[in-house]
Amino acid sequence: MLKQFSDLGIHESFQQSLSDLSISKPTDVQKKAIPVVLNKKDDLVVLAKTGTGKTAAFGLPLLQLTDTSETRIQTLILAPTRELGQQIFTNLHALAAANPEINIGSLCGGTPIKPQIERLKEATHMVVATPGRLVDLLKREVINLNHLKYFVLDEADEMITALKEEVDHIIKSIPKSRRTFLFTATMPGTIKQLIQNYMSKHVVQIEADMETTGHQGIDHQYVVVEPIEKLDVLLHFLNSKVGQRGIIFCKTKAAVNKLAKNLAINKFSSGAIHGSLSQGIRDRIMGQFREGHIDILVATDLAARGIDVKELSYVVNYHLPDTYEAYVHRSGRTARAGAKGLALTIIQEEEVVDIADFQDELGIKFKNLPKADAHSIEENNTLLWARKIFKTKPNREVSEDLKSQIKTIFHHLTKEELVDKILANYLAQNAKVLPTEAPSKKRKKH
DNA sequence: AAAAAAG
Repeated sequence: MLKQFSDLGIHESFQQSLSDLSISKPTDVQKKAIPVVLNKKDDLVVLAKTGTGKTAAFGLPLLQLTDTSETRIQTLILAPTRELGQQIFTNLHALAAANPEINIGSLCGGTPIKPQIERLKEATHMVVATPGRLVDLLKREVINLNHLKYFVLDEADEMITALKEEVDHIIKSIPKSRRTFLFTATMPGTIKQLIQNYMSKHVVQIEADMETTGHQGIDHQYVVVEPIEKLDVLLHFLNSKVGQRGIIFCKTKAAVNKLAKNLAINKFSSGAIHGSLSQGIRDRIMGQFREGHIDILVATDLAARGIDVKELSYVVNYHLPDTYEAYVHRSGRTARAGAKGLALTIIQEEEVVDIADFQDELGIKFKNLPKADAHSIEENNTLLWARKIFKTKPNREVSEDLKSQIKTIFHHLTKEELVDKILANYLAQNAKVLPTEAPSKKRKKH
């Protein structure tokens, strides 16, 4: 007999929200974590793969445990990025739809702090926050966490390393008697020892869906290119994926800007997101991506963790991730909730050893995707050029007189003849200059 | 070295 949410102790009142969100059966992590959260005593460390429903695994039981007669904050959820914080807030809101008396607050940065301060004067049961903004609110003494009962660290490994200072500050402001729940998809060995410092009660450890090595739904591939071909190979790949959606990860903000500009020039349906953009722009781009108005998101590791966007069929690492964990999180943006997805990493020859490391360390098998041949790349570039023409808006500066002269020149041509001529023109302009001597040796040896 | 998180 398959377990239902009701078998885990979740009240019938959540049924409507769950079916509205098309959640029917509990996932492995939900089956294991929900009863522990509901047991009212233990702390919890949960290790579960990307895209397996961690938010609902703590969200549902914590919503159910909420005491609406208590007006002070009882639950705090911390996330490493504003986008993830907002996503968790939105999901909790949807899960709580049938219990409108539960008041949930969002305390993420990048948005005016005054309204948040005003809002905190009302009864609030649960808050989702990013660390920087919460520390700011604590220093201003406008938030009271003295009655906190439940403390969730999502992306716990990242929170207690990269954001350690803020998290430690926050922990000093919440009661020792609270229960602590850590959720993560990655647990580097170095983090394991740190965890004890954050717990205050008996700790239940849960590993969900971890019996198989590697994320089942992801097809891991890599392609080896010369640095100069990188963009062409990416454009070739993207042209084979038109109509599908995905994320392209770059190492730096500057690289994101540059690549996004290039995709825009080539008329791909794309947008960029990184930490130096205003929150307004970040929100707009994420919104457009979530709603399917944009097919391709170019991003830094800002978007690597937790972000859940429907129907992403691929992830591209335009630059290698820095850590094994970053690879897991980036590739985990695809193949969510049981779906399939492709994770393509574009590298140069020297980085093949890094792929071998990823294979060994993560226990996943990469396929070596043969690089598109020069002819096919050239054809692709021609297609991009045609699409660029097709999507170009008419230039209003051109005078009617000039336009009519040009029309006269082309007057007798059929559409097919016109296409032949502009294509021949393009090809002539882009004809390769043949090398006059053999290419020089790749690299000098010292 | 870079990314995130405060403004």
